[in-house]
Amino acid sequence: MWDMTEPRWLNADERRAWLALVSINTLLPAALDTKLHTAGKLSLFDYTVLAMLSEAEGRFLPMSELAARSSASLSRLSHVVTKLQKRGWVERRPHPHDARVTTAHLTEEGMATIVGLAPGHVEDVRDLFLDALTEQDVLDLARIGEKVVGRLDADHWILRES
Amino acid sequence: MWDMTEPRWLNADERRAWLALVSINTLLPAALDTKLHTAGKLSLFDYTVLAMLSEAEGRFLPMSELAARSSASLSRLSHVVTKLQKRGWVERRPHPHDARVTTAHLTEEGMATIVGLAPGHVEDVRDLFLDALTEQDVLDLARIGEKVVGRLDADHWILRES
DNA sequence: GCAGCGTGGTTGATTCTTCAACTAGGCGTC
DNA sequence: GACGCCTAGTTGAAGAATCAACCACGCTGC
Repeated sequence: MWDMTEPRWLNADERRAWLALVSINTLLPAALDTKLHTAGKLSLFDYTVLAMLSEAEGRFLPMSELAARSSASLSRLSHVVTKLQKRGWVERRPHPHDARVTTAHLTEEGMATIVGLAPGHVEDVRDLFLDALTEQDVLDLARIGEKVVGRLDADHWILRES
Repeated sequence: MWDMTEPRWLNADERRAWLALVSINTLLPAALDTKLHTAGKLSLFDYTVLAMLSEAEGRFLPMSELAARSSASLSRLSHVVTKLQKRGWVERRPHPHDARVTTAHLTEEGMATIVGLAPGHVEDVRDLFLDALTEQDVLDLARIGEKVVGRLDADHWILRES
């Protein structure tokens, strides 16, 4: 026997929050994607992958770790790394101590690409998103956002103790 | 001459808010997509389209209006409506007074589908998202979310006076 | 030392999305 | 009433995401 009671439909505020989130979800990446695509022929996800590598110690990461930091499946990442590799921005190398592991390394050109793109991208993020918010909003959003991420993935890397 | 000054990089809280939003953005739709796909072989976007039609007066909407309410391009919507049409959930009809307009109508089967899916979907939304939040969080998120949507698209339908 | 299981990663097919090009009808102006 | 422009929508091709199948390696227990 399953629960036959009437489902708890969303109340007005829950609906507002939900609809806003879904809308942001489609509008924001789309806007940043087109910005990045005109600036450098890459997607927001491509950019994120390069950014995560550029911030990593030694500018390389195992594929799994890179997947975690870009919230992507290993499969998706593997396809994208292949593409970035063809453009000369990333290299794959075998891990010295564990033959199962592949590490993705940011090349010099890859670094140059992201260094060139970063200022414009940060401006876009401010322009499309952060500039709409007060300091308190940013704080609230960080708090709420991390709660939601924690519910979706309790071990998510952004929640790791720093 | 363009602005040569150092870009304003994100501070710690801005970065937290931004990273959380990007993560939610990839994790939440993915989770709901797989839930909906196992429940009824449709994506979150398919569901949204059916839901918007089911809530519309007369259960039909012009393609452009439906596109606006699902935050999609007309092109994307057109492809999806073709797919939903093949499954018998939606019908296309010419608009009686403006021959340019096509209206998408929810069929009886389409209505039955969404009525069957809705309770589970609402449960999932609560489970994956709303249950992580307090009432105050929901209120804050609605406020902040609508600000962001307004910045991305000042005329967005969710901001229309009701 | 090898059988079995879990982990890390890749691949190819299918599905989805986007983009650019195009059809076609409405509206304004002269 | 015909020219140009705008709005509404469709289409096909190209690029991207997902899914399931798969390979290879490491670890554990025997």
